[in-house]
Amino acid sequence: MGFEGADPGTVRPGGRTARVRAAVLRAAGDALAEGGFAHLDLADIARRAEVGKTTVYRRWGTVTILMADLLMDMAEQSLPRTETGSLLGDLKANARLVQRTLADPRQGALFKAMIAAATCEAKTAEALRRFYDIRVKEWAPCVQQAIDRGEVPEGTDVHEVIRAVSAPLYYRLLTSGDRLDEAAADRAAEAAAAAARAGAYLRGQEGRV
Amino acid sequence: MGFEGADPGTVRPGGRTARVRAAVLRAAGDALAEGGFAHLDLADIARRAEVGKTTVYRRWGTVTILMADLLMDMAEQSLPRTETGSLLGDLKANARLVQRTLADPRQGALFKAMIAAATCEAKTAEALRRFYDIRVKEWAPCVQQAIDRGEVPEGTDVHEVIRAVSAPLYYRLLTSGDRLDEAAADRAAEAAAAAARAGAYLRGQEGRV
DNA sequence: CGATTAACGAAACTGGAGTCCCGTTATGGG
DNA sequence: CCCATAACGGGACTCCAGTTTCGTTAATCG
Repeated sequence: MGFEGADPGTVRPGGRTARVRAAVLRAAGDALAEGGFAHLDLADIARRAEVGKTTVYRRWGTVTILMADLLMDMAEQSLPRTETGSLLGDLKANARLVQRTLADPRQGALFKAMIAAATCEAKTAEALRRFYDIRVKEWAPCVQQAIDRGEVPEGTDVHEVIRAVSAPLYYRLLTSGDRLDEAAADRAAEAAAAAARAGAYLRGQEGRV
Repeated sequence: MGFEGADPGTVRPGGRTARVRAAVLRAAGDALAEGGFAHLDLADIARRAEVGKTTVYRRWGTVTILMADLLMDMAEQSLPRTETGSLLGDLKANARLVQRTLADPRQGALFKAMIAAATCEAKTAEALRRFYDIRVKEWAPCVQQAIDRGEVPEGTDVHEVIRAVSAPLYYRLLTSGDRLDEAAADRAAEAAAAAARAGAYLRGQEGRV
């Protein structure tokens, strides 16, 4: 008697199963970028992926679970980080990378949809959190280097500085219709650098008023 | 022969029509706060509002249009702005207000849902944009006063400073599961103030690298 | 206060998203 | 290479969100 609790796709993950997963994730990305997260249904994704809709329902079940899987997949493809030797230079490189990603029609729509989906389902929210944790950890060392150089005060929360670069770009993407241009990216980097130098991201200041 | 193009609710807006609108918007807010924007259907809202579902479908038609209406309604209820005499004090007051709103279970869920809905429908996105434009314009004068006092350089984009206060709070709300506490609010205000003083929000610097 | 008709609401209807059944394909172990 | 069975896929089925129909209630105007 076999172990019936095993999820489909876990016992024979090679060959066809892997091809189906790749095709479905690809199709899901296309559909999300086009129609947004609301008018998304698994039957349509199955059609695009040229896969039986039964398969999609069996392996993923709901739109939000599929999106969590897609997010995991995206998290694995990490982009190389450049080093410029100054905090402002590094933060600008990061800001430009985020800005280019969000300004790209397909990617931008994809990220918007992901954030929307995360507001609806805990599973997806958790996947999104992990995705950004990975990205933030990748870039945090450049702030540590700035601390070592004496550019930024000791005790600065390095992760918070990286998040501060992305925050205004995402805020603009989500709450205004304005285009995300390079000026916005540079401004985000400059603001984060200036605030970090001024000691705005010091840890353990919670009690202070 | 009457004008057939008039939308329902526009010719006789008083009495029952107004009561129905209030009840439906109220119910929509409750439903959003509980279930999030994905598992939302108009039939359920009609039930909560003790109103015929036909009415809801006729007057709003889709979830996103209803949410746009709810957003308009929320935009009208504006909170009074306090003045403390210093840029940091004013920005902290603003940050605390935003933080309290987003940390509140009902309101926080509501805002998340609104942002999610705006990613799916242009109409809702436009309503959301207007909502934040109003809020930002309300608070911008405190930055202008800081410019007049010489705290912040001439030529600073006052709206951008206000947005910079909210951005990290919204970013945290949407991309991490962490609680929004007062420390986060204060840090957002301090960072925005420091960056503004350093001239990070000067207008017309687009060409600069 | 009475007539007009805007707006509401109950009930029947419809289409398609999501489920179930069962036959087919091809993976991975022996 | 072959077998057991994991995983896929077509097609029938179900169920409910959203629509249509038509009768009822009440807002506005004189």
